[in-house]
Amino acid sequence: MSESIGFLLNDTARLFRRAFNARTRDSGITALQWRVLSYLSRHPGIRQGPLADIIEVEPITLSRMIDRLEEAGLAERRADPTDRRAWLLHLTPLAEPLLDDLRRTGRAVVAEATEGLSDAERDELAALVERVRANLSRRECLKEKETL
Amino acid sequence: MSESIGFLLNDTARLFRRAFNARTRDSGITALQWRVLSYLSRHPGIRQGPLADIIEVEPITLSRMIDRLEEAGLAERRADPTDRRAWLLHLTPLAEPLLDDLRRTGRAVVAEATEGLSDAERDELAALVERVRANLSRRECLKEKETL
DNA sequence: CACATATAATAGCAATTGCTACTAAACACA
DNA sequence: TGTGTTTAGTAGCAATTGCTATTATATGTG
Repeated sequence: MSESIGFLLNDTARLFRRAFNARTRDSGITALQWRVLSYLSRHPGIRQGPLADIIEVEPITLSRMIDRLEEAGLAERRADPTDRRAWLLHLTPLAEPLLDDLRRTGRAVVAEATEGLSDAERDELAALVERVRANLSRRECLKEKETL
Repeated sequence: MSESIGFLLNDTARLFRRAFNARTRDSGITALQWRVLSYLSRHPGIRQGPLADIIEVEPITLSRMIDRLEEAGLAERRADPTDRRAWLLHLTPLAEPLLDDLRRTGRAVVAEATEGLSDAERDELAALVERVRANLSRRECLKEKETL
């Protein structure tokens, strides 16, 4: 009579976001915004569409997240010289010190969350969740093809 | 250079919700609403506050979810004879056939998500995520006490 | 009893998200 | 070149969420 793994994952993810947001309320950065900043710091110059795919939100949702990050002076859109419809996303220098803080916070939350798990168990957890994510991600793609 | 378990859990949970919502778009029931219905079917008569705690949302959020379920004729508030501030939550008979459908959908989504995992791996996954959830949940409680 | 404090639920507001429809630009191909 | 299709991104709208403040009721204490 245990709960479904779907409920369990959703609850846990919500608690993760809540723990993170509670620690970063001052900076006004949410868990999802941080995700974008973190990705951009490692892969500058990506377009909006592919980044929306990567973080698994709708393109319009990412578009408005970038609006807010631009307003906050943390990110910027640069024209793509090869395609006038597209924007290339970059961080501003202002984002770097903030990212350092956020990384520390992220590590702290993960440390809390995985307290009592051995290194092997953490690896096992990540591997299993990744397989579930891949299953659901693949399904999504198949569904899109079906509708063609 | 792997991604944090926090990001991974959030992505996977979002994909779960998306897969579920895509299959139930006709019925207009979301993954979180289903969660409420499912809990009420097994534990009728709970108050709003405790149920909000259980599904880990704010009380006001649950209150408005119940508003919608009442409008849809699926749930109802009954006065608590021992406390005139409180409501006791119940499902209506209308909810039962819907719940059967939703359970089938839920099982199908979980089957997709855990495709390729052995029974032992599914148990292991659930056990590990549950430990993470418990860590974060416990922390939440501690934090509330700190603020007193 | 009087009065302070705590609790259950809700209203107002602002922020975020996604669905749908749309614009502009690129591409395909006769 | 012309024309139809696809792609990148965005605006409008409705729905949902959480923070803060508020109402009504319950409980504790002198």
